[in-house]
Amino acid sequence: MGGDTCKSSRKPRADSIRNREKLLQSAREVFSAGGPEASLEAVARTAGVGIGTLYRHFPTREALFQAVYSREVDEMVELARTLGDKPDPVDGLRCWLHSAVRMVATKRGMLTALAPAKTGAEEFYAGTSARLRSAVSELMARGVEAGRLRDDVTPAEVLHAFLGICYASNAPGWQETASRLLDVFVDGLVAGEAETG
Amino acid sequence: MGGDTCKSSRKPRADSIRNREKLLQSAREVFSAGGPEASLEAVARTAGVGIGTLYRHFPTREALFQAVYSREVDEMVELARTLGDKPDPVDGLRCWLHSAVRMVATKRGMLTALAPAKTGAEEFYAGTSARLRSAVSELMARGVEAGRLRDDVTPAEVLHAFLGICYASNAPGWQETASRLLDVFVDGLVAGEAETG
DNA sequence: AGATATACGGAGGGCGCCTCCGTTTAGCAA
DNA sequence: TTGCTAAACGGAGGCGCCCTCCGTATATCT
Repeated sequence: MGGDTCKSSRKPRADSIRNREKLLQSAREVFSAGGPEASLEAVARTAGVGIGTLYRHFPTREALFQAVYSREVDEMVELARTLGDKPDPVDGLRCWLHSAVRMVATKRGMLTALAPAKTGAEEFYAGTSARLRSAVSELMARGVEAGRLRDDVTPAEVLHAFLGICYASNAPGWQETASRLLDVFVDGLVAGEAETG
Repeated sequence: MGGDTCKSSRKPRADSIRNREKLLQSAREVFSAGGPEASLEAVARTAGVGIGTLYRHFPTREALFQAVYSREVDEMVELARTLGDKPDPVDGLRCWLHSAVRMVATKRGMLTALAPAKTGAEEFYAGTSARLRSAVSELMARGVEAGRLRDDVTPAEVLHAFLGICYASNAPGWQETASRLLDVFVDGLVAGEAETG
């Protein structure tokens, strides 16, 4: 995807790199504001480059999404690392989910488009999902080891529930609702262990 | 919405009714197949009417969605009624959610477009949400009365979680995952009562 | 500086959105 | 039945967006 096949006899051109960066930044803005349906020509316009340049760098709308999305995921992963220091593992998970809700809140429009993963993107999303999953995995592992969390629900599934609950609603106050529902969900993760253990 | 302001000096024209019906049916097909982005001109074409006719009956894409959606909701409500006969109330709720997952499965493309409710549609979705909510409400009420379910989570919130978990993924096998996660969620509803009660 | 690979920009063909209006037709009255 | 008229029909047309293609400009290397 990020094809840097080092057969380069030449250095990549400076303007190319610059434009790519400008496009990514504009895309982030435009998608956040206008939703995932926003005009790609608007993105190019905002970035101050021709539409052709946009398409050379990102041949499809998906490709552009992916590039932007990738950065967002990095932030979520970083967050998980930070929260790994919490003393109570269950609390750590709870906190991550709450913070993640807040993060999603600012990038709403984008995420809406991402979850119903489009054709061919599966691999990419598998990749980023893996990154997120391992982040959640760390958080959960401690809880499972401590016998505080049931062990028959995978991090992927937790992530699934998280995403779902997050973008199920646009109504004002959805964040609070989402947080509460995630708490209930985490309760389920704890209680299940108690029942089966 | 179904504006029958009976100021009719005349009977509504037969072809009008016929076309409206054809459009609804085609819309259901086309959206199911091609997703919610599908061309409205395709809908008109499929229905065998002019594009102008489509727009007269449904001035916006939203309006068309709503008309189709309304029928879907009716089916879900009906289902809740049927399941109200289950002996164990918690089981009833669980079953409804499972069945609802199956129902959603067949109309996937449509629902994807619906949850991020568009501008101005709030009232409509409030209306249909209310219908769904009262359906879930009935199912839950019995559980709460029997002391099997905690009472601090509203039917609306359960619905929220349901929708979210349902359309959080497109991957093959998502139905099974969704069902399991909903089970966990229901576990949380039960366990929470045990903990706080 | 000159050569050339590399990137740029935007014109252009196609398609879908939506409006507008001339044409057709169903319902009603004589 | 016949004629009238409101109501519905259909699609042309203007607009914006999608994406490709190719002539032009320029950064890098010799």
